[in-house]
Amino acid sequence: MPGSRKLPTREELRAWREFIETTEALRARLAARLQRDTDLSTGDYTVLLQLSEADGTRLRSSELALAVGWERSRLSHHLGRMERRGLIRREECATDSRGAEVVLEPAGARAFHEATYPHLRAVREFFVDALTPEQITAAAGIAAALRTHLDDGAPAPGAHRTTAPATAAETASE
Amino acid sequence: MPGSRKLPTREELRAWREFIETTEALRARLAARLQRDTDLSTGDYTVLLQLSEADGTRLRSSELALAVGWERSRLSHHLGRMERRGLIRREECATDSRGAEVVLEPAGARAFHEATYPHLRAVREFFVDALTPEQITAAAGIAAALRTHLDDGAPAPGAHRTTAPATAAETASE
DNA sequence: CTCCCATGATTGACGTGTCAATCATAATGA
DNA sequence: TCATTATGATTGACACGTCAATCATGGGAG
Repeated sequence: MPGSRKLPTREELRAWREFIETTEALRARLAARLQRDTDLSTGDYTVLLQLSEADGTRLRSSELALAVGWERSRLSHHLGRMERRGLIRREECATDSRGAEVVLEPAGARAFHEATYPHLRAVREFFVDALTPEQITAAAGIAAALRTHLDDGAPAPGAHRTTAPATAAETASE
Repeated sequence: MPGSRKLPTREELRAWREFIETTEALRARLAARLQRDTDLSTGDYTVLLQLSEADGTRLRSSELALAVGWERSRLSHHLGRMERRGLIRREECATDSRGAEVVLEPAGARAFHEATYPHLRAVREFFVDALTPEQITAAAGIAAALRTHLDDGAPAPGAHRTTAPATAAETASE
């Protein structure tokens, strides 16, 4: 027999390329839109969202890392940039001297609130409006399947809260 | 009536988050795997794939940009890094003094051939094996729908060759 | 022929991500 | 108690991406 069948077929590969390239483009497009409308990056938005919903609009750095699913060093770098811009502030943690608490600054809260609506509109425009309801359901299923597969046998860098609720702020419900 | 219905519903938003975060994780995971196995980045791989299949294993810079769907400045930066590592070489173009031709170097060809099998195995492992055949088809359909939606009303940065054939090198056919 | 602008490509600045190393404090155990 | 290890977090180096600016050449319009 010719080469062992551990490689994708032509069709599978075509699907793969279309999928990965398109999701990449989607990500880039949404980031550009957010940048254009709000001077926040998608990373900023993610962080601010979590902080907005946290008790006292503050979180331990490690909890924040878990919530957004980032490596700690990535979060550190990002918080450094956000702190320089006055969006957040870092404080020492009372209960653990090693730890840090990330606190939402007024400027950060303001920027987040101004960004929410344009961002969600963009999500609707680029994702929701592009797909049929069935495709949206299928997309969620595909994502879940991929995630599961990634998670077992994974170095589990972000772990990630799989059961994230769609919160008030996320839906910008009136 | 309460706020105009231009925003995603809770469910749509949940699907969105799961989708975008998972595809991000998938991308990162595959990049890490390629890096681990081959000392090529996914960007390197993409460029080398196009060059490998080009006539004379060389391409005009602009054609390469079109083929991979990147902005020119991105390609310039990337080629600079690849050139430093001896994977490719840049030559002046005979027919247009402004233009540049990108030429595959032996080291680049070698690196690409060594990377092909591990990379495709990883695609199979992280994408193909994670999904049912129906899901793979659905994924392709979703990607196509998203791409179409992105393309109209787009600043069309990469344009992108939508009808890309799955070539011999891509499938690593024996 | 000469200006003007379009095109092909590069550059610099800066934000973003990853990896490995580091550092301080906490927790553990002999 | 004190050495050891684990944990929370930051840092530095470097690859990657985007944007705006730049630069040289090509190709008309007059």
